[in-house]
Amino acid sequence: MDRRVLKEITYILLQLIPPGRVVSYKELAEIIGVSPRLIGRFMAENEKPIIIPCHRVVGSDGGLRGYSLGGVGFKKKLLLLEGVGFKGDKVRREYFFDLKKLLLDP
DNA sequence: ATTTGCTCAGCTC
DNA sequence: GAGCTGAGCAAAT
Repeated sequence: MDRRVLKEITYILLQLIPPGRVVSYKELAEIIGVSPRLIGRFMAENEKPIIIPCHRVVGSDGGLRGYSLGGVGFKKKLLLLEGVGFKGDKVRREYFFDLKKLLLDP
């Protein structure tokens, strides 16, 4: 599979995440069939920051891993603004969006 | 809650 | 081709 295509697919899947919800790098990785680290790459390389809701992707433990513009501080701000609930520096479990289930359920 | 070890694409030399 | 670096993860402590 072409790397550029995988990137496109990743960005399209991001559009499906509702505001106020988040997804883990791992889940995206499993859906697309790549390693979680590659998802991180795609986010870091994103061409249209903000337009692509890359701030809705967090670690599997709910911790923010990074953000190109303004670092995790700004990322957390954005998520709070969207209504995502935090427990310390981690996103609460109940705010995780089960993207895999959405794609498999009819 | 923290630390440790493993992994893997991408970049550098 | 070898070695280092991270927008990761999971297991052990």
